[in-house]
Amino acid sequence: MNGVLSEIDLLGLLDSAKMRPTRQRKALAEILFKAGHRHVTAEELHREACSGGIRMALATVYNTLHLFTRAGLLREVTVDSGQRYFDTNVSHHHHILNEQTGQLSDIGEEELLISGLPEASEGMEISCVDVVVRVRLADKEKL
Amino acid sequence: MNGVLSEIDLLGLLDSAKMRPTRQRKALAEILFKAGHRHVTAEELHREACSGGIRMALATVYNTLHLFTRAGLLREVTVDSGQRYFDTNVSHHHHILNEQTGQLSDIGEEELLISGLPEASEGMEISCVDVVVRVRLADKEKL
DNA sequence: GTCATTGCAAATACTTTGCAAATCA
DNA sequence: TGATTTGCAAAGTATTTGCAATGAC
Repeated sequence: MNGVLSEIDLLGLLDSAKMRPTRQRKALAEILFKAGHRHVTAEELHREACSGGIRMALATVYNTLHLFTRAGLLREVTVDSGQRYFDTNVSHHHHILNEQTGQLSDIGEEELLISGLPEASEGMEISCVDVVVRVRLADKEKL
Repeated sequence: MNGVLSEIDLLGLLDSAKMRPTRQRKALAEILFKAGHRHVTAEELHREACSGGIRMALATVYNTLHLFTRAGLLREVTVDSGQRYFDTNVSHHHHILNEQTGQLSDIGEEELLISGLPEASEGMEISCVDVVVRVRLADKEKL
């Protein structure tokens, strides 16, 4: 299930980002971009790589995530003051966060309409508008 | 400028939160609640306290911020994966973040209208919807 | 062979915990 | 005085940096 084509895709991806195709980068790119869109923390990604038998320092995962982000292959999502999340969906969109599990999912930008946004003040511009919908298990026992 | 009344206010505030009025707490409460609404990080608050001549460990600032938050006197705002911000405005509202300076300001909840929010999935409920408008200095040199 | 680039140990930044000391009834 | 609570040193997480080793050309 990872034939020649996928290998080429990954190489193309790294090449387009002007990054040398090291063993570690190929492994991380494969985990990140092989399936559909994903949201990961460095820790999760590192664990997955290790499970897959790829030995790598956690710092390398961080460095690679930042490089991918700078290259436009990932986008950082701010939903938690304790941990950085990276999203393989780099188009602008919003998020739903499960407060209990930390699980993130996407809301397409076009689904939400936000009106009443203030003008950016003199000399400033809006760089983006992020919406986070926090959800949790409903109180079962509501009388 | 900090007469008897303000002292009483602070004591009342701490008392209503069921917290003993220690020297450190009074000092922090004074910094936080004396003027209008504020957004602070633990680090900033600690620096201010020190400047004001109140010696205190940074950990005490964190503990106090959490106690105030649990008591409903503060609200935590998530806009940065690296640092926790606390807001003395505890009503529900949104934020503008200056990406360059880290400065936060408020947008009243009633100013924004958000339509198209998804239903919470089965058994889940929406706990809150947070909007962050990120702004930065406009590119001067746009041709 | 050269030299930009990588990968990771060590350092840093931020936050929380555990417990001795202080405080109140 | 004894139970409770406090304040902070030390520990714990999350992330970044600096540089020896590597690998592309």
